[in-house]
Formats: sequence, C-alpha cells, structure tokens
Amino acid sequence: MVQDIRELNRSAVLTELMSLRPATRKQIAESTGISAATVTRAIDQLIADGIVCEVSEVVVEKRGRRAILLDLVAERSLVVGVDLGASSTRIIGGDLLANPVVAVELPTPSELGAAELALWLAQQAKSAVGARWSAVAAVSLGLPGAVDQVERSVSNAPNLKQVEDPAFLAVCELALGVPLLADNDANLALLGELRFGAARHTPYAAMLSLGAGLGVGIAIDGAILRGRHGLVGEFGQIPVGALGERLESFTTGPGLMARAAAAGVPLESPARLFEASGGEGGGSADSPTTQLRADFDRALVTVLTAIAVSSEPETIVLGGGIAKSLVGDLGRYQERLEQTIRIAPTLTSAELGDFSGAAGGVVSALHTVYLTLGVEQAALSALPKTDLLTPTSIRRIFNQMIE
Amino acid sequence: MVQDIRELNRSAVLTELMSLRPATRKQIAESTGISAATVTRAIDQLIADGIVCEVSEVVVEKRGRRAILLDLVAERSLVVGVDLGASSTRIIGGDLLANPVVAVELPTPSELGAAELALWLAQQAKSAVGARWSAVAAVSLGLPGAVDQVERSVSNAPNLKQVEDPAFLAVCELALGVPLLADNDANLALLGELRFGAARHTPYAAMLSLGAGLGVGIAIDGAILRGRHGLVGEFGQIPVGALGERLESFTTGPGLMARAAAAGVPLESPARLFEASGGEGGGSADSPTTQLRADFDRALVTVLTAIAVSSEPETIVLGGGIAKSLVGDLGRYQERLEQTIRIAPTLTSAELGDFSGAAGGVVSALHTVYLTLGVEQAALSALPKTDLLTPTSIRRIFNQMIE
DNA sequence: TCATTTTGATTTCATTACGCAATCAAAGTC
DNA sequence: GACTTTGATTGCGTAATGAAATCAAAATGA
Repeated sequence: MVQDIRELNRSAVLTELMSLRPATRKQIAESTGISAATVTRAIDQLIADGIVCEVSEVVVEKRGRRAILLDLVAERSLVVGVDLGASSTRIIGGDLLANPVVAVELPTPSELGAAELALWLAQQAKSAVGARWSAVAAVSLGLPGAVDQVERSVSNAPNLKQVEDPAFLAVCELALGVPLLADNDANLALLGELRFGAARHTPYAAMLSLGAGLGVGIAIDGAILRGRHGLVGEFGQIPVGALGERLESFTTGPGLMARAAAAGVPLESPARLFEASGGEGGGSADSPTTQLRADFDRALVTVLTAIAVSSEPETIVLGGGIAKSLVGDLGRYQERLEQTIRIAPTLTSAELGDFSGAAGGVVSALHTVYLTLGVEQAALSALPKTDLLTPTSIRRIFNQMIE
Repeated sequence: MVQDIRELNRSAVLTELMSLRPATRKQIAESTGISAATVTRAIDQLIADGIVCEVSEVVVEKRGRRAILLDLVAERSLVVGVDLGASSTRIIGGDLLANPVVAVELPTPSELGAAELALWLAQQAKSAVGARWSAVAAVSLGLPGAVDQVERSVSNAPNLKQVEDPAFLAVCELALGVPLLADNDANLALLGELRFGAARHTPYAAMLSLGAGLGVGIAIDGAILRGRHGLVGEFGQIPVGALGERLESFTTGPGLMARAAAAGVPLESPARLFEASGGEGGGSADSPTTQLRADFDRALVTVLTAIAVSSEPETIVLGGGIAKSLVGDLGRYQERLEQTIRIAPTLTSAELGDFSGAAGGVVSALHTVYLTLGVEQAALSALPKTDLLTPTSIRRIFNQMIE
C-alpha cells in the first residue's frame, strides 16, 4: 500500500496534465496540491514511459527560468471510431489528442450477412487508417440497436438485423485484431456532441436521434447512462395514443411512411412530409398530411418531455436524417416544450452532423486507452480536452481522403 | 500526501467494516488487502475516536485464539427521517445502524403557513425523539415537490404549497438545530425500499408514487438520480392523449376526481374507481367508469414504460395511496408491460408501506453522517448494512409509541 | 496436567515515498 | 556583470507501510 501511493500520484499528475493540457510541472503541482518534487519525479517516469513529452518552452515576458510545457505524446497510438448505420458507415481515426487523421464515409453493404459485414467493416477500417494501423489501440463501434454491455450482445436492431448475430461482433474484433468496443449509435453520437459539438458546454445532455429508428442517449454529469442490457434510450417503445401505438410509429422514417400509406397519402420520402406540412400553417387544415405532421409533432414533444424529466438534461441534441428536416422548426418545439415543463432543456441540432457517431466512437475509444495509461476514471468525462476534432477538421480530412 | 495514506487506510478499513458488519480485524485485512498490522493500527484509531467498538468474541468450534468482532458504535448518534406528506407526516428516528428508536405518524397541519409548518415539524421531530435529541446528527426531510439541491429550493409542490416558500426550509433547519437535508418524497421512498424493502435485492430500481401527485424516483447502481433542479421524476408532466393532457391528470387522485366530475360520474374518492371498475371486466363495458379506468391503465403503462426505458430498472416499486388500490392488478400491468418492452422490470408494491419515505430519510441522513465518519462515498449505496429497519420493527416501535 | 498446536492480534524493523528546503538552472534587470 | 526572479531538481528527515517475528488465547491430546 505504501508503494501504491506512487501509482496514485502518477495517476493524479497524468490526469491533471490531461485536463490542463499543455501544462508545466509547476502548474500541475499547484493544481493537484502535490509537491513540486513529487511532480518532477512522476513526470520523469511518464516521460520514460513515453506517455508524456516536453513540448516547448512557454514564451512569456517574465523574468526567471522558462517553464517547460508538457503534453501527451499524441502519436503514441491511434484510435478509431466507427458508426455503422443502416445506410451509411462513417469512420474517423484520430490520435491520442483526438486530432483526426482519417475520415471516410461509405455506403453500408446492408445486404451482407453477419460475418461478411464484419469482415467488410474491419477491412474498411484497416484500409482507411492504412500504414499506421499497427498503432491503433482501440476501435469503438456504434450500432443501430441496443447493445448489452454485460453480455456483449446486440438486440433491437431492425434496420440492420445482421449485427444482432453474435458472430458479428466476434468476427469483427477478430478481424480487427484490436480491442473492440460496441455501443448504441445514439450513445456515441451524444458522446461526440458532448465533447466536440452542440453539448460541449454542459455535462448534462441528451441526444435524440431520429431517422430509420428512434434512439436516445443520456448523459449524466458527462457520463453516458448505459443500462445493463442497453435498453436505456428505447423511448420509441413508449405507447402513446388511444390505440397504444408506439411512439416510434409516429416519428421514425418507416413509421411515417407506413402511416402515410395507411392514410392514403402518397409520400416519396419522410423528408417530403416536412416540406409539405411546412411551419405553422402549411397545407390545408385537416388534410391527411397536416394530420400526420400534427401527430409527429405531438409525439416529438412527448419524447422530448420524457427525456427532460428522466434525466434533466440542459440540452437535447437532435440528430439523424429526420432531424435535418426539423432545423427550422426547433424554435417552435422549444416553445411547446417550455409550455409543457418548467425548466425546459435547450433544443439544438447536432453540430457534427452525420459524423457525431464516429466522433463519439473516437472519444469512447480514447477513454479506454486513457484508462490503460493511468488516467483517473472520474476525469474521463471531461476528456479529451482538445479542439482539434471539429466539423471543419473532419470535413477537411474527409475531403483530403476523397481525391 | 504521504500522511494522506493513513487517512486512506482508515477510510478503507471503516468502509469494509461497515460493509461486512460485524467483522474481525483479520476479515477486514483479508478483504481489503491491507496488511493485518495496518488494520490493527487503523482499528485502534477508530476505537479511540469512539466510532468502532469490540463487540464480543466469535463463538466458533475452532482451535486458536478467538477473533474479536468489531462493529460500529450504533449509539454514537441518531438520525431522523421525516416524510412530510400533504395529509400525513411520518417520522422515524434511528441509530447509526438504522435500528429504529422512534416511529410516529401525524396528520399534517396543512392549513399552517410556511414558518408555522416548519416550526410544527421541528417541534414534532424533537418531541418524538425526546431526551436523546442532543444525539441527533442529521435530519432528512422528504417533500411532495421538486427539490433543487443546488439552490436548495422547492418547486412544484401543489399539494403542500407552503413548502415552496424559502422560509420553510430555513426556519425548519434553524428550529431543528441540526443539518437538514431535503429531497423529493419519491426519492426518499425509493431509498427506503432500496435498502429495506421491495428493491433490496437490486441496485437498479425505480419508485412510482401515485397519490395526490405523481412522483418518480430513479436509482442507478444504488444511487438516487437527482437532477440539478430536482426535475428528474416529474413524469406526470408528459403530455399524452390527443389533447395534450398531462399524464398526471389520468393517474393522480385530484386528476381522477376532476375527470370523473367532467364525465358526470359521482366518485367519492379515487379508491372507489378501482373498486368499481375491478379487474378485467368489472362494470359495464363502455360505461364512463370503465372508460376512466381504461384511461388510467393506459396512462400507467405509459409511465411505467417511460421509466423502464429511461434507466432500465430491474424493479419498479409502486407506492402511495392509489398504488394500494392496485395491489391485485400488478400482475396484469406486468403482463402489459412485458408486451410493450422486451426486458420489462418487475412491478412490486412498497413493502414499507407508508413509511418508505421516512425510512429513506433515515438512510439519506445516515449517508451524510457516514461520510463525516470517513466512509468512502462509493460504498454508501450499499449502506447501512442492517436488517433492523423492517415493516415489523417500524410497526412495533410505532405501536409502542402510541400507548 | 501441561506441552503442543492452531489461530488471531500485536510489535519490530527495514523499506518506500513523500514534502520541505536548499540548490541548481536559466532567464531578464539594473 | 552582479542581482533578481522563477522553475526544476536534489538531499534529507519523517511518516506510514508490510513482512515476519512475537505474543495471546484458545483447543487438543498424551
């Protein structure tokens, strides 16, 4: 136990460095309360381990010896975040500071079987990262379904059935050859937005992903709330309406299409509904389209309220295909929400767009790597502290990769 | 930092003792991994501080020196849990092992103003505990409203408006003269059931309190989920139904009475609705009563589902006045829930009955006292480890107090 | 009955890692 | 060029630990 204290201090020093991020020994000593002597010794160790390096001297117009800035050795390893959607797959690779080095978007070959899809995914990840694949320390995978973290099984993924096959994750991890984390796509999208996007200013946030399915991610004090069976967030299952229809039948793409068909309304795509019904008074009153839209609106306010009272997020981030059609209406929903609940969360759109999930994968993978380096668990929710992963940096890397 | 390690070990030893609870030095050494020498030294300190005492020797048919059992000094201080309901107030006082020493039930003088009610409450608590009041270390108070833990303010308490007045808590704490914790009554009831009642076998549970209001408490891994403004659990605000009515208008006492009146059904009390409409086919089909009951059932399944997907509890405990009328119907709701959601939580009734809230107050107060003694925060969710606070022990003390 | 065995608690002692303070290092200032 | 200032490093005494030896208290059995 007496030698444990050294390990403890090493963790504390590393954690503080990660949070301040470039920092001098002195700063770390001051903010941790650990003596300068011990900080020096811990940093020596961390440098010897190749985890930390001296960057450059601070340039300040001050007397005295220059302080030396320390930082994490970003190139030490890479992580990869993958968002396997029903139609598109996005992959982002980044270094230990979440600086993106790879960003690709591919159509998901949803016709493949479980094992084939797994192999395809592994192949795409490897070829995207290229020569530096050997440096990859972890891959995090977002799936359009409920992921049981205990059993490591996937369920309720109607839009990409094959990932429910236990072989999928097994083959995938085997083919990748590195630790693979799996999670619900809304959880990862929230993690992405939480660190780099619309929710970066608050640790209490939720993500509502509206597209082919309805997914919800909830963050409490920066940590994603995961049920034992990954059921948390399945708000689409809530029965609403007199007939006991599920909420998702009013708000998801397939649900809307089915309802339109039942009402005899021709609808090419869910997006058309939002164009047609427009803002307040588009379309004739009482037309089937207006009715569909009104049902959608009511269901949306219901989910939003349910999310609000279940974890009291400061912000609810809307993402997914359908959310794109709602950007202009956010203010209206916000108003209705404020009428419904006293302290309503703020509604915003996903800033990282289609890449929130993959970006969240990077974050989630980084967290496991940080833990192995000795960063304190409790500090993870504020890490990585970086502003390198932004919509523009992703877009830049993405465009670079295309040519 | 080097002397901190001693404090660290002291905490670890005390925490382990609390979890094993009567335990010998050797057991503690083994389960903490701390050397026997250090455990002895830490225990010496704890005994000197009057926190721990040697109880008796273990009686085992074994050779060798007898091990000495250690335990917390239960009489060191008392805590009090108060559940201030709109109609009844319950008070339980217990020692550091949650052994109840006082249990009373009083009609709430709801006609009093904020300050008067506070004084009345303090007076009742003091007189219930009697001569040992000076030993009271903390009081925890459950209120029928949302309690903001940051601002320490109460809101949304329509059934006992005066507690929203900032003066209420201030006067109350002042009059009590000991630290006062305030929380939502459903949260405390959950805490009570979680440690001593229907949810004692799982750390993932929720409480649905149905009575004059609708309150929900959520526990994640044994810890009560509290939003910053205490809004978590206000599931009654969720709009359901085509007219956007709030969920609570279908399920709370006042809501049911209002709906009955609107439908022209004479209803003496909410309980009558459940007698009248009975199980599956009581009353004539399509009668207003049947309709009311059907609306209630649908709303109930909606809340239950919303609770289930928001935190994935293993058990949902039903408490409050209306829940008493539902005891016989739990199986039916359970079935409907299982049809709605894949892995449905188990529905149970509150085992501590009307005293869950006060019992939870005892737990919550104990937690703060434990923290001051040096118990590790993370261990609190499994403490106190005791089986002294039971429905029967409460009832026994309660009856003793009456004569 | 008394040495022996067994098991729990305590004490002894070498080791470890810390923090304080002195010292060294590297800059600007006068 | 001596002085001052500020950051990093090193020497040293102290505190707390763990392993092992010792003590304590019980049952066993010749």
